[in-house]
Amino acid sequence: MTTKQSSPVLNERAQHLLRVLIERYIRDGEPVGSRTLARDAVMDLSPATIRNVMADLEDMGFVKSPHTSAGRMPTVQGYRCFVDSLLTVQPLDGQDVQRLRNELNLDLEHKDLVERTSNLLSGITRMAGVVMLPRRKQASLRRIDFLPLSDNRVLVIMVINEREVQNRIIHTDRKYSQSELEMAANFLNEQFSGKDIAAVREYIVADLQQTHTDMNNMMQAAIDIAGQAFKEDDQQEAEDFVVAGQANLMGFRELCEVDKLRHLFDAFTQKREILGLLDQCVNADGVQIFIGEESGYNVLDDCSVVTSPYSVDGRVVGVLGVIGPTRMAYNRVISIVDTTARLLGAALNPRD
Amino acid sequence: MTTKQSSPVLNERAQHLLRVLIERYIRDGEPVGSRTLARDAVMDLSPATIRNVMADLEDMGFVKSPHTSAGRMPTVQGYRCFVDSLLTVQPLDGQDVQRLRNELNLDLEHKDLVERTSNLLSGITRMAGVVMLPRRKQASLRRIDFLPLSDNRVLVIMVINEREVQNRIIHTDRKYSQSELEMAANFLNEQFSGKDIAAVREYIVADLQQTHTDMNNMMQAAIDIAGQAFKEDDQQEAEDFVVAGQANLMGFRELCEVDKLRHLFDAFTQKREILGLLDQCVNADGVQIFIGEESGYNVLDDCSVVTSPYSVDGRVVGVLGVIGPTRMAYNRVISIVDTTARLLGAALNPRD
DNA sequence: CTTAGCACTCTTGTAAGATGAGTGCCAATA
DNA sequence: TATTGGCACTCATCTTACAAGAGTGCTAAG
Repeated sequence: MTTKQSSPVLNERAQHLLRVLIERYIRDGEPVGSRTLARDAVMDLSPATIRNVMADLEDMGFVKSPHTSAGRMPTVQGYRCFVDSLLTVQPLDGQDVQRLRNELNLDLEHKDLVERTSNLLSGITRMAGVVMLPRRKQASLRRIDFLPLSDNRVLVIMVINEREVQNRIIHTDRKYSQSELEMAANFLNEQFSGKDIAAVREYIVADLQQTHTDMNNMMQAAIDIAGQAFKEDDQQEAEDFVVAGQANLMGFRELCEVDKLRHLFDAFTQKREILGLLDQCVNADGVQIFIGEESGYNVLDDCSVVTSPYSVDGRVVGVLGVIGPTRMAYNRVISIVDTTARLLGAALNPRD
Repeated sequence: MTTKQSSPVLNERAQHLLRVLIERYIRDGEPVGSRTLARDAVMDLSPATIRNVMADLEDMGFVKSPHTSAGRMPTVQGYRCFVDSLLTVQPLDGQDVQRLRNELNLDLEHKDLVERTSNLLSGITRMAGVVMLPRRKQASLRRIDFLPLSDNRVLVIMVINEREVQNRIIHTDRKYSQSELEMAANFLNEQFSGKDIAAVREYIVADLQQTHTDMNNMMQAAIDIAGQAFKEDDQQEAEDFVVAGQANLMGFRELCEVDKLRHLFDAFTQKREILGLLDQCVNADGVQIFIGEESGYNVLDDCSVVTSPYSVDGRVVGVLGVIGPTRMAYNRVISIVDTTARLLGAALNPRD
């Protein structure tokens, strides 16, 4: 028995070799053999020596071969080590930063901004981009308006938190005239403008339950309608997140089996699993990386996911990220995700 | 030489065989041989006879074999003939109709309705659904509102044609107060409510160009802001159409080559070609079918597209359809597309 | 006009070698 | 003791060969 420690501690040389191996594997996606590695790592070692090191790395679980006489490729643990300590994050290409800046600096509604961000992520990385819709924990009512339609229906328009407009059609139990609705809106605006939506809803629900004898007709009408308008406001929360560039994933050898792809794409449409993963990242500090099975979702077994929360006013409101093959250029992707998260946060900032 | 006519006129028997062949091919997607066909067509003919007929059909271009000793499969021309004259359209399954009715009968904004329709199409057919956004040729302004934001920015909310809400942020050259904006909105609403948007825009542009000395301040402000608000209103037209269920296409053997799929998916994201095709269908009378290369777009070479325009108030406002492999169950799909088009039209109807 | 029969073609599947890349291990070396 | 060259071995991949099966085309007979 040698003095080699059984705990996976790598000496300098092994680390360097692991790093070169992974970089090479990321580049061309084929198991790399000892001869190639000897050439790539400029350490002036013979293939045989490399082979010895590789045997050790394999023992420790950092690399594996698909079969006895192929080169080595990184395991999940190998990638993990690489990402955690071997990686030198590449600063973002100036051109890309510019592009991000430009495209995220437009005045757009949240939904549009999110869509654009997702597109940018996928465009720059050539993989799939995902962006959670910003959840607005603190949503203050800026203004509410009513418009009568036919058949006792009313169009409700609510402006929330500046810039975010939400509208829905509600059914009322009787017909309201234009002026009646206007007065109701005025009342609500005076009463609740600037207030938190949750608080408003609470107040209204409470009011609906008591017999409000102490109100005049107008106020009563306003509350009645508002009761409808604020009911299960979380409908839109179902929209959850936006994917872009899924098709890019078809370009990768390792994901090419139609069956895998199909499952992956199904996951994108069903959204449940992806959303679960994103939710986990809300509380992370910065960029977070899930490699292969680490995500815990089978569909993503051959994928890695790089995410980052983004925040408005120092408060995390969502998560964005990139999904691609395990063999992705982490050094680039990390900074792309990071920067994008910052810029999206800034773009969402109310500014007033 | 026989008396066989050279123009592709099929006798009853040939027609029947072609039909059975295609139905069979649609069912299991494999070239069908003479033996199978003899069994399937209940005409009590020997395989040898069938072979003779097949030879004729092949001469006339209705069927082909992938190689000498495989069965026959339909050509584009074969499908065309099938669709045009051999097909018995299957009335829509009652359950499906119910589902369509239910899901399209909700009060939703146009965009949401279109998305839902696309999902329904893909869900019921298990192929890809596409729905063009309804173009509102005749769009009358129902109401306009302004909300001040910071930095000389103003949130504009326009309600168009009942139920359709559009909002955007504009930059103004000076700061407007809340009350100023309210007055401007009032003015515009009084002046233009119910008018056609194109007309409104025209009026405003004309007004902006003359020095409007004859206006008071308030009216002038209103026109200035409105000039911004109505500028290039067609921005949203870029949204063009909504696809759903693309992933379904991966399930079909004939589209399984990753390369084909990739191109197809790219077409869905770039949208240009698909949109071109849909545009062609706007003027069609009812359901229209493009088989394989007939569409004229290479990406769709192995696909068929079944479309139908949908209309509101007897006026065509958009097109919807289904994209799937050439080998699709036309008899089902046709009625699905047809019914969906009608129901979507009805759902979009303003009703007031 | 229809049919049976037969030769022919072409795909699919399997097995057997040949090739080449790469490893593991051992003995020699610095 | 760490490194290296050498050699046998393994395994995937490619090619070739062969057999089986499905289906056709053609011809001659009913």
